[in-house]
Amino acid sequence: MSVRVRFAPSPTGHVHIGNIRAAIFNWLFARHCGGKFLLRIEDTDRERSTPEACSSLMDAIDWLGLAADEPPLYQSSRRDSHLLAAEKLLQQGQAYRKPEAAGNGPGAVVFRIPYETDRIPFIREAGPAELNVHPDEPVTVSAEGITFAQVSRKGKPMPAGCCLAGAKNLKIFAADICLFDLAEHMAEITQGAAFSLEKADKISFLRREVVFEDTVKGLLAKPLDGVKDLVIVRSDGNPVFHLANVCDDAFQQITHIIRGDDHVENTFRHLLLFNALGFAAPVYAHLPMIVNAAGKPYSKRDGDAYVGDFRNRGFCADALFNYLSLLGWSPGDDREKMTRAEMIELFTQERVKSAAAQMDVKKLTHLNWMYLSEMESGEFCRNVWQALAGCPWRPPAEDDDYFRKVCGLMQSRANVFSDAAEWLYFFDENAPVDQAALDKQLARQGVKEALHALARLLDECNFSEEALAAALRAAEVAAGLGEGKLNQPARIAVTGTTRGAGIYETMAVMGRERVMQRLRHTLELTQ
RNA sequence: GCGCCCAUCGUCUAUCGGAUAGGACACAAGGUUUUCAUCCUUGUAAGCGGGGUUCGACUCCCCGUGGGCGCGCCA
Repeated sequence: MSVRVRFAPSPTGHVHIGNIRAAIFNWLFARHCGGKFLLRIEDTDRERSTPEACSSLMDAIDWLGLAADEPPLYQSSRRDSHLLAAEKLLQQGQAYRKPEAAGNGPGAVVFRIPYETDRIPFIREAGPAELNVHPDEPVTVSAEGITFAQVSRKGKPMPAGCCLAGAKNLKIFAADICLFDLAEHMAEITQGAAFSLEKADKISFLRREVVFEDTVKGLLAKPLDGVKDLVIVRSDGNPVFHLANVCDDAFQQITHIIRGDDHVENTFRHLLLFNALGFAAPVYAHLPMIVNAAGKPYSKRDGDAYVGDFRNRGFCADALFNYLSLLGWSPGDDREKMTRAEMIELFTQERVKSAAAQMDVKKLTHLNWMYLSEMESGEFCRNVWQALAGCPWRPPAEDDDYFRKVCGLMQSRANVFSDAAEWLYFFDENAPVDQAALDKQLARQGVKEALHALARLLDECNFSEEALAAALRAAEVAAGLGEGKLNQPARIAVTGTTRGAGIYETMAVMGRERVMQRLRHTLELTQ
């Protein structure tokens, strides 16, 4: 069977890097196996799902090049099918209706964790179990499960309970006298009878557990006495996530579910749902979380954890993709910067780690710098132009020859596209000046004279790099300065900053008019 | 409270019982350079603690500790 995986976000708010990393891993796995990568929009939460969130989600997916192999499936369009599945479970006795508290209207539909598990291969017996219960609270037993109170460390009753299946062969004791034996009352309970036992102090049962092999976390087990029956259709008639999720994974014929490990606990119940619905269960792989610089999980409140933010901050999609792929995964050798083809070839779920990874923006920035410096110059220009959209100033035009030259000169120095905001001096004669640095340079013996001499020499200069260098040398000689001593003063006088590309190249790119204007302006102000 | 999961330099990671625990980012020092960036050298820096198993443990097991997740008619 060919591999089919999916990314199934819910369109509430912006897409989080943790989510998109899950998408990346799914995508890589699908490509690695020659399988299909699908997209499913889980928009069943009508109150929180918005069209804006949907389009921002699509933007992020497009931007990162995570194209799906089939049209996206909107979960809300499958509502009837979900309800049909619930109806089927109801008819088969694998689900029941919870009575509505107010007594009006049909109650929520609840999936019953199956009591008979002989035919369910992923459930195994884990041996007999005993639990002390608090005698002040009754132990109740019905087809909907059992409830009781555990004894806290301080001797207080703590409410607890589980599905009926969690307590196979349940016996309830008071002072070692058996008050109730589930085996004797099974028929009545199936008919709807409920029991309440007072003053019990101990229960015993056969513990069973759900077991599955997670591709990244290994063998995972969960005792059924830690599981409750789960609502699959709300009393308002809407299907719940668990039902919709399982139905749609079956509908889309998903073979592998790769998702965040916050879903591990759901998996035990989803496995049961797949089984009850008659579907083969997919293979599961749970990805470790990505945490923020404080080592805490990213919450919706972390303003810098959205995919769009990284784009706005000037990161390129390939660099972010590459960086995110390295969070919780590595190819096994020392490779870090990889092409997509390499990542696809090397990606296996077995190499995914199971410990949480912390996001390091500095390392991302470094990777981004590498991507930017290797980028085709036209593409670099286009991106810089876009990054400048939010800037108060803009170069004349994206395809402007001068703008392209500036980009070419500065490309290797850019960490992120938005670093271009500091290139203002190329475009605006009134760009800000680092006054302290300027004063410091001009205070040096002979510098002012040299700059005046330079201004005169530049009148005769053809503005090639060689000629500019020669002019600077000549001005130094005329003012009695050592070789190279005029470079920094000239840079500040012309660009207003102490840093940038080589000053000869910079002046050559800027050209006579801009350089002379800026230089004369500086000299006038410092008479 | 109960259940499940996780644990190597500050950070991301390599190591699938066997040599001085390797790489990258960051940081520090030095060199190159026309400032900055680059580039080159070098350096600081790690197996959470305690028990086992073993000739040998970062690696396997147990107990602690710390962290995360889950325990909804949210997804």
